[in-house]
Amino acid sequence: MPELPEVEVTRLSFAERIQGARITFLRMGKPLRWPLGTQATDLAGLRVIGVDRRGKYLLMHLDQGCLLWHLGMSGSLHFAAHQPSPGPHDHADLVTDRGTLRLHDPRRFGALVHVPDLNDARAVKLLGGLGVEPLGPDFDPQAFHAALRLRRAPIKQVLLAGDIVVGVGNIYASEALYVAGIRPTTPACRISRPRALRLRQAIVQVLTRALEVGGSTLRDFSNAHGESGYFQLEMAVYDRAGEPCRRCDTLVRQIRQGQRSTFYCPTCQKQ
DNA sequence: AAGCTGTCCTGAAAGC
DNA sequence: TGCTTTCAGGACAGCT
Repeated sequence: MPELPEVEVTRLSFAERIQGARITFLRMGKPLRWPLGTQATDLAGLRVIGVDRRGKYLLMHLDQGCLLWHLGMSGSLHFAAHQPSPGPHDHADLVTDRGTLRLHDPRRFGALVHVPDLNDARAVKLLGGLGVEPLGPDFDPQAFHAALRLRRAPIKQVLLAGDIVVGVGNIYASEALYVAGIRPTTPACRISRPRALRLRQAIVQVLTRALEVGGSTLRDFSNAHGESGYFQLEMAVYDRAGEPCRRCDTLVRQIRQGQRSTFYCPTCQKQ
């Protein structure tokens, strides 16, 4: 499940190699979450300026417009000089003079969208409501606490919503709340300032660590070289229901919040 | 405005 | 053994 670390690991694994490449053509497979928004043939001849990331989106700047890549929950990108013929879940091949970037996405929650620029209505709809980058300079502790105070929903769901801080998905939300010692059901507005600061620090710590070890490979995530991540080996609570907490041996509990699984330690995490 | 729920998709695992 | 059901989740649309 690609969250911020997995998307960033993916970006780092091919961004430099594709920078400056000229697009030969784009082949699209089955429909993804949203239509491309442009004729695929219109991309031929364009040049890749660079690849940035915003939340869980990769922004591939071209000399005309921008390609937005999203990995959904089962997507991965692979970049190679030559790709084998596409399988049933290979839904996009961006063929360039430096190699082919392939989007593999069995569940097709992912997307590839071309916009003329980032002020385009479609780009604004996708990116405009995103919160701050947790690993950037704008993840301010006081502002984070102030934003949480306006929300009555459980903290776990507020983190997932992505409009305060981006990139924290289901795995890292549970993990960060564990590190911060906060119960996922706690209303965001009831988190004191010191605890909000601890949570901010926990989010940074967990995402940074996940990034260092190449992200989490739960089912089949891998970077553009095809390499797995290893954060799943360090997870404290996610997917560990019924197993002992690594700190206190209390059994990890699993609950449902907004049709999503949440994991926490009832002893280490206080309301 | 904030916060619910439904929806999309397919493979793996569980249930019968 | 083989079928059917359930579950996993990112993020939008549409509603209250």
